[in-house]
Amino acid sequence: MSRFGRSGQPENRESFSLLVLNVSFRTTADDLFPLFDRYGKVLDIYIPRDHRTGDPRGFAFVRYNYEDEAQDAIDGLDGMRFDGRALMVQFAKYGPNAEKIHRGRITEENPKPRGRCRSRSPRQRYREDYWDRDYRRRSQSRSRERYEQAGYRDGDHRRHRTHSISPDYDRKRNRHSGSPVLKSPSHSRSRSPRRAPHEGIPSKPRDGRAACSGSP
DNA sequence: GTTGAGCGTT
Repeated sequence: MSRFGRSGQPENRESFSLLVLNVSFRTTADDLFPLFDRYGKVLDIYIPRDHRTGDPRGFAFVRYNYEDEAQDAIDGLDGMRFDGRALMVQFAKYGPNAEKIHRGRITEENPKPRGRCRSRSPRQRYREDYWDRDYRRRSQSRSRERYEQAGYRDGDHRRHRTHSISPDYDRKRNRHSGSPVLKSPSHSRSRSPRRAPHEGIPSKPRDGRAACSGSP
């Protein structure tokens, strides 16, 4: 119990790390410092970032010198709204399970995944939405007719659209027709009204989610 | 442009 919340180097340092979740993506360590510094002396604040994009992952680590300060910070900052989001402050843990920390060493008895998907890419939902809308749209052959009427023909339709058709055009159509206008999604819609169940359309997000679970 | 369960580096 006493070891709970210990830092990664309990033998050398008796510092306590706090894990701050629900941190805004724009929040930086400098912004969190004054908040946590009020409850105690903050040794250091670290915010993991993505190695690829460099964007913050949405959580931060705050190190205190004493557990009392850390606990106080949790009691005071946990649930507090910061940048429009409620901060979740709790003791940080090293490795898959801090409880398995043995004399500063982490013993892994359960190498199996945590059952969570490490990829924080809800952006796929956008694509999913696109698919959904596109799929439904393609179900209706009317869309194809509109393409021909608008002058969509060969693969040049994109260039054509960029030069000839202006957003105002779509807007007008949208307002007139009342149906959502066809913007320009990443995947160029083929002239074939039928969807191609092969390449071009990856498996449904369902599979992706199942893969995330790892265990059926 | 966006996103949101979670656990980390110099």
